[in-house]
Amino acid sequence: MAKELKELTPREENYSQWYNDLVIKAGLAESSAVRGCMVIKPYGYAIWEKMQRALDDMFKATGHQNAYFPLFIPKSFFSKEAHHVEGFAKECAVVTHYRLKNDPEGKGVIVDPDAELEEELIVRPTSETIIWNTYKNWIQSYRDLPILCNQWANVVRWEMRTRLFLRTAEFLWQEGHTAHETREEALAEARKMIGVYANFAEKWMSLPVIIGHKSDSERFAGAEDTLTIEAMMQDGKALQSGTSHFLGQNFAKAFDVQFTNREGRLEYVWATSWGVSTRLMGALIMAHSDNNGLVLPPKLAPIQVVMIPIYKGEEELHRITERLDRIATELRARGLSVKIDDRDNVRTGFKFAEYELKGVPVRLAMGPRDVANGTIELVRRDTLHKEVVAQDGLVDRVVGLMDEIQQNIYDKALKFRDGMITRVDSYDEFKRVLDEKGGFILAHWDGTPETEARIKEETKATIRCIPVNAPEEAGVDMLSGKPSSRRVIFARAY
RNA sequence: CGGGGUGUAGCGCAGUCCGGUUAGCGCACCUGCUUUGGGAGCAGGGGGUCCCAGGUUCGAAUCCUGGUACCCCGACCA
Repeated sequence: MAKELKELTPREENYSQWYNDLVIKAGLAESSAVRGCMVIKPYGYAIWEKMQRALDDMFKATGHQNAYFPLFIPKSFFSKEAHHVEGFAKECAVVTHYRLKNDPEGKGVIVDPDAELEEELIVRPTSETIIWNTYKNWIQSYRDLPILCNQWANVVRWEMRTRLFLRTAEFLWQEGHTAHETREEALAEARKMIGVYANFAEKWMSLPVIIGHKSDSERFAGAEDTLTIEAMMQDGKALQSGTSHFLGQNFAKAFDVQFTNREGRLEYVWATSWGVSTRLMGALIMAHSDNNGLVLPPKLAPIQVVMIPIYKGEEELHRITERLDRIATELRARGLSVKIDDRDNVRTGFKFAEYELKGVPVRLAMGPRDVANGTIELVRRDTLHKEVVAQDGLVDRVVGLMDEIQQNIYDKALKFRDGMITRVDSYDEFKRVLDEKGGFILAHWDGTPETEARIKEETKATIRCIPVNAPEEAGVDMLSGKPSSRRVIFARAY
């Protein structure tokens, strides 16, 4: 039966398998011939494009411009910032040759040993180095600042183990790289952009996030401060969904980027970088989906309304699609993307299940009964609530539903997330909550990397962030007993 | 790189222990008829270097040797 193919692995039994199944069966992505790499299929890419467009508009609205920098980075650039190279060295793809030739022994092609590059090229795992090498030439004076660039690109990090969207060897992202006159301005930029991400997550993805600082050990390699948005998945694990880094003068010093300031003195430039990736797709899937498949927030759904005619014979199909076309035209005029699915090689029930799997927010079905009664069947994906409504006033109703569903998905995710936040005061309780419930755990931490490492070692939980809005609260570290002034968020994470 | 596992049709698998007809099943695909308001039914059909190389044998998907690819669990990580 077709049913067995589409049926998902039960979410409760094996969340990872369910996730993987869902990504593939909903037609979002699949693994490729290249180990650790992913093919993003048209439906998945359509969602990513919507994300891109929304983010791009936000970047433009905050004064940023798009640019593009090379995929290849000379190896020497990498060694200029000590922490940076240390952070990325273990996962870089390296280009050593520039030519192939026919195998003299006749076994296909081989790398031409005479075509070895004098200096190896690194396939970018992130672009700070190549960009700062470029910015050096752009910046002479404070009048050249700020530089506010973003690039949409692919990057490669040669990870040992990969998972569709969440961690792939190659992934798509945007990376913003800004250069500023003052420390304060750069800090403000880093804060502004994490705010943009949080706003995008909440308003577009219906995904509540916690904004906070990374601990020293989790900070981006080469940054002075890393701001993060942390989201909660339905299996109780956290997902880092975006980061914004205050880079201080580290890269300016590494690439010798100085400018003449307003006082006429030479000074190193202050920097930020920030990025979100196709990992957001994973967040979207794991935050909202249910046992029937994806649940897409209307703002990111490639198809917002699907219409399904239920008919016998050509003549009836014509009568029904004529009405559906009229409604579709009106909906499109109100800015919605509408698909009429009149395929006759699959049955109605199959279509219902398929669009649920794909997460289409609203489904409208019209059959002969509806034609006779002037009604239509309306089903919303988030609640699966089904009702037969009058065709009059339908368009307003559906348009209104878009906002309603967007909000409802957010409310549901927020309620779940808040229910997954637990305050604990002892290490035993910490371990118990971690094993039995998961989620975010608010606990006191003495601020030392030693305690953090020990907790990670013993429980696999890491400090997701020190929330920016964490209230001052006197307490003691649950492990060391040393004093702490605020709670931080621990979780097991993807 | 350590520890497990698997390579048989597009996908998912059985057959391998104990060698023996023309290698089988489900889904998908093609044709026809009947169906069509929640994942259609029946009938017929097409599709295979059984991961690769060598060996043992009258005979190998099955046994032996070597290789290789992928998956899962760890270490690493957005």
